[in-house]
Amino acid sequence: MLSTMTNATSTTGDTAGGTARRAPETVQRLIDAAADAFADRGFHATTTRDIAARAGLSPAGVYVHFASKEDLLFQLSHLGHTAALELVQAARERAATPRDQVAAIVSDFARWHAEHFRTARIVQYEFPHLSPEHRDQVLAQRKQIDAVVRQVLTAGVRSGDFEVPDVAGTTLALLSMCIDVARWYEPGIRRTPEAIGTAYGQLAQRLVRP
Amino acid sequence: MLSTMTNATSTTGDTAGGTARRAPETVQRLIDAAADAFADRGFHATTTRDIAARAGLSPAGVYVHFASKEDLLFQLSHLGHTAALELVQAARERAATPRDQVAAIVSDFARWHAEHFRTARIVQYEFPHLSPEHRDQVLAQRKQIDAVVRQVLTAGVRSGDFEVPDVAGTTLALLSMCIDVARWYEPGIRRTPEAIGTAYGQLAQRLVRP
DNA sequence: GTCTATACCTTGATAGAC
DNA sequence: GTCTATCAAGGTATAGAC
Repeated sequence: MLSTMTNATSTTGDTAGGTARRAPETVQRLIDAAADAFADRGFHATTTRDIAARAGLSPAGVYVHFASKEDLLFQLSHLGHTAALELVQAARERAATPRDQVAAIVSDFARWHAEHFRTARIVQYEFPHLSPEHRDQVLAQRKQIDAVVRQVLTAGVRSGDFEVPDVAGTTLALLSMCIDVARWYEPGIRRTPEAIGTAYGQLAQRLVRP
Repeated sequence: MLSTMTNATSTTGDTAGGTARRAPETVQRLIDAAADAFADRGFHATTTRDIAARAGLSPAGVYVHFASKEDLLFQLSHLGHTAALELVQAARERAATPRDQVAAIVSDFARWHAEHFRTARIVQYEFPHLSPEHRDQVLAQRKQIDAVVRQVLTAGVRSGDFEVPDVAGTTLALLSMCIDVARWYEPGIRRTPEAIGTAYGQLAQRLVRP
């Protein structure tokens, strides 16, 4: 099992200009290899030799496609954050009421952290190892995710559907619950990603009900 | 600011045998230095040279007191897990009813993850980098922490104080909320550790109420 | 675009003087 | 118990042939 990217195929297909482009297979193999390695052992414990070997390349092969090990981490982190952000936005749009929106967002977000726990670990835990410039770029995406949840809670409080003493704090707590799933989840445990999502969505509703 | 160990002084003073022993100052400096470094940059990104320098020693000085870098991590991890376990046990004993116990445990546990966020980061996130033997040893402590929360939830459900659809899952979610504090907390943010504890204790009560 | 070979550096850990 | 000096291994990244 290699790919953990929800939107890994988004770079495949026609661009706006009409030029047919696709992510070369080797690049995809490197991305998958790095995702596995970083998620397994962490950024600093992973060697470029290890990544190259997992991708079936020589140690030098990495640098044809990526400028550095950190560049590889950034691409991974950026793709992962994009997937996570699109996920919560889609969940919000799928539901009509704040009550359903909170359940949908938390459910999908928690499920994603289990289903794509490799990408999620990189997104949540390797983030500090990015270069300052790359970290800033990704931080903007993180703030957008936070904003989606906060807006839904605020809307629910306004409409009277929710009773939330501290919107910012509760936003943080809800995200924390989901994020931490990436830490403890591993394939083969009793709970399926779907069951985790359902359970966490219900917990979220219990947390905000008046 | 160096020490992040709640029970850092527990090795100071008389042992059961009556022999007066104290942790040598140099050992304490090394422990503090390693705690800072590991929490800041992670186990693998930290060099033994860095630890030695922070403790005011030469690179070789570390190995007089610790067998290896991993040994240092283990001592830190073990001390931290002991502190965390004692904390939740004390919180449970301090309160009388399941309702108060849940609030006390979650409040203290969350607060600890903020106040001692360096130790907490090592406890929660560097844990996978221990050797298999050391990991097993610490895993036993982790299970005890989980058991305390689970027992309180079970008691509350029995007594009718709580309504919890899934005790194991809710235990996990409550711990997750607290653990994740160590990831995002940093000194100087608006929320104080105490305020975080209070808020999380209330969230926990909201989560389990019928 | 991939390889082999390698430069150059840092790492964890040890030897042995003091 | 601390130091200086050093080792062997392994790290990221590059050069240049194919």
